[in-house]
Amino acid sequence: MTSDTIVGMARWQPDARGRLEAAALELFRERGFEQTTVTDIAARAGLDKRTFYRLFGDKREALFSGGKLLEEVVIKAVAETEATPFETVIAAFRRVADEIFAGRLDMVRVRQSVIEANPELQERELRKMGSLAAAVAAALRDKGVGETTATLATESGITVFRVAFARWVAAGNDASLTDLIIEVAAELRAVTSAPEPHSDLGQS
Amino acid sequence: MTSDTIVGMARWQPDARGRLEAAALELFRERGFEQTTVTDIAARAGLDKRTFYRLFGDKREALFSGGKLLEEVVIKAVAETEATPFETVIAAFRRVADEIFAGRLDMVRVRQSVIEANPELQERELRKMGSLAAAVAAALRDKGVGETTATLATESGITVFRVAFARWVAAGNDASLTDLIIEVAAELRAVTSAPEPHSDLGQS
DNA sequence: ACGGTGATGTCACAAGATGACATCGTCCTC
DNA sequence: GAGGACGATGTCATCTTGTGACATCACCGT
Repeated sequence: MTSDTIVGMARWQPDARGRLEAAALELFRERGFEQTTVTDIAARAGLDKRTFYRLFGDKREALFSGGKLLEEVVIKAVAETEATPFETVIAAFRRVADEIFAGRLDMVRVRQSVIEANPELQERELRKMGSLAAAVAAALRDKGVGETTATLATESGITVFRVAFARWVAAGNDASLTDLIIEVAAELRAVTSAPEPHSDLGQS
Repeated sequence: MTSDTIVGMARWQPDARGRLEAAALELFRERGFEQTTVTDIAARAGLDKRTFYRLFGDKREALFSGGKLLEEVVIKAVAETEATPFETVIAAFRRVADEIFAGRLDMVRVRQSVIEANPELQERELRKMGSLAAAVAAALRDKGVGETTATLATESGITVFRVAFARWVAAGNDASLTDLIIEVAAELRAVTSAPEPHSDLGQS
């Protein structure tokens, strides 16, 4: 411990990773994803193209670094919660809402607008969701939940989260993400409940 | 209409598109997706790389051309079915099962094994599912179903289809896809039904 | 100082993807 | 049935993505 910095991290440029992420987000917003070259991103961050590829798998990945943390939080929450499989997943996502997204609406909106403008980025987002789903389902199985039930509870829970998230991000909304998740979960239960003759309970 | 052929299609080589798809599937199976170059595919089909790109958006797309037909069938089925939103979606996918997938288990298995071996292809599959979901939800809204309900019914329906499909493709299974969809739908209802006995709904 | 270590820069290159332009069958018209 | 329009295809050039190989350079402990 000679004195100052924690070894093993940034050396020349402080927080190369963070700078690249910031540069990427900026450029994607300014010119769009396709019009931004990896070399551009690296240049704005004062680094080389090659360094970018050492830190990120590909160009899109610069926007999806938070996914790892999110997955960790969800998995932990699933492991610690005692309830119905579906309820467990919902509870886990509520924890994510509180611990990760609370108070970051503005940042989330910017990110989301960039993603929505590019099919390639949407594709990557879907993939992240997919791997998240796999991880959650695995966590449920570790608790003794059956294969199919684990998958169905997970997918349903993610659907709820997705819809609640979209509603949260939408303009003119002051409800918290946590509360929205509860609301949407209730709606999902209504939608999938018993076949019903044909009463057509007018949704709108 | 001078006489024989339907104009506007293949000229030099008959059914260039189909030949490229076949060549792509073959090569992906033989050497894998990454190890196959677009030039290889075109060569095996007796065409040029540039022609491939005129017919398909990118390399992956050669495997996902059936998606369009599938979407059409689902949309039509949704429009023609009278039932609960969720039931409607389930019915629509059952029709897809009968009209498109019935009797093609072997082909589906080959395709699926190729996709499962490659993250990039999985990504594309997810995207196809996403656009399918959007189309189904839109079809539901056209029938007067509310925004949220439409989305939840659609996503739930797709989840059911996905699980049933996976079960169908899995080895050692002789049940029809249609029947599997019904089974899984029932399981989903069970999983998402009421919060259960000992009230632990205190999370807020 | 000195060498080791790890992060970064430089160079080279295969493959993906696309625009511009040349070709060449096929069909239409006279 | 010759000639031109048209559309599908081939050719060429170019940019970008992504990666391997190797040189550098700062920082570390000794």
